[in-house]
Amino acid sequence: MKLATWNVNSVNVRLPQLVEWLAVARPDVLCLQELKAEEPKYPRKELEAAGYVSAVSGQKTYNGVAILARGAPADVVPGIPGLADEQKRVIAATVQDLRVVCVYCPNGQAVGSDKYEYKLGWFSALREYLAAELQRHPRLVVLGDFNVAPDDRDVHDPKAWEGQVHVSEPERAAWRALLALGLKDSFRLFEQPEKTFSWWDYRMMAFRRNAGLRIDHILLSDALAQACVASGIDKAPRKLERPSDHAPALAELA
DNA sequence: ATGGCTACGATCCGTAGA
Repeated sequence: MKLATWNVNSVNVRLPQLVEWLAVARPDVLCLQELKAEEPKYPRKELEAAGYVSAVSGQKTYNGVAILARGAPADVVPGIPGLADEQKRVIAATVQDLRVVCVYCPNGQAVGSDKYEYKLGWFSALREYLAAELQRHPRLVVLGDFNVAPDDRDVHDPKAWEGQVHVSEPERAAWRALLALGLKDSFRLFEQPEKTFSWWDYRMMAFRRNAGLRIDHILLSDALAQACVASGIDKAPRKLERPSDHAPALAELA
């Protein structure tokens, strides 16, 4: 079973690339972030023609998340229950025997900013939610754009990024608090090429210089981590004309 | 050099992303 996550930076702009990627990569589950579209403008029919049914929590201009699967996702829950948040950043659903949580974690803008404080509070609410989900669903997978590079291996230039948003110690502590629930970073279950990233700035020819961060992740509960046989980043879509600034992350379960 | 893209929704610039 192939699981994937991709921050597409506008589902409608990226739709041709998305349809093509689905045909080539053939994931069983795909989580999308930054739809930048409300439900009426979500390309549901086009994606159904490509063989995927979507559970969607859409928003105009910003945010917006979806779970795509071969059959209709069941027991769909948008948002973090109990958290009042107008930003559409989370959707959960059951696909076959998996509980799937799709997340678009806040960016945080700059350490010390209001958005940074929102990010840390949001991660705290996410941890509480996932703790409860793990109790209900031992076969849990959390996929998405976490906007945190877990350690210096995930940063092209750790010195330049030291203390900055996405790598600051409080953000990394929030990441470790998720792992402490009993979740594994699927990417780190395997030997990986050095300097593997999932996001590259549009500016400064960052992709050509491989000046990136690994901030898109797939977290597996222990039961699923034991069944994971591969994980990685697919850089191919980032090489296309007019790409998303993120590349898809993948994990395969036996 | 603190910018440099890209998308969006408002206009022909501001906000946001990371």
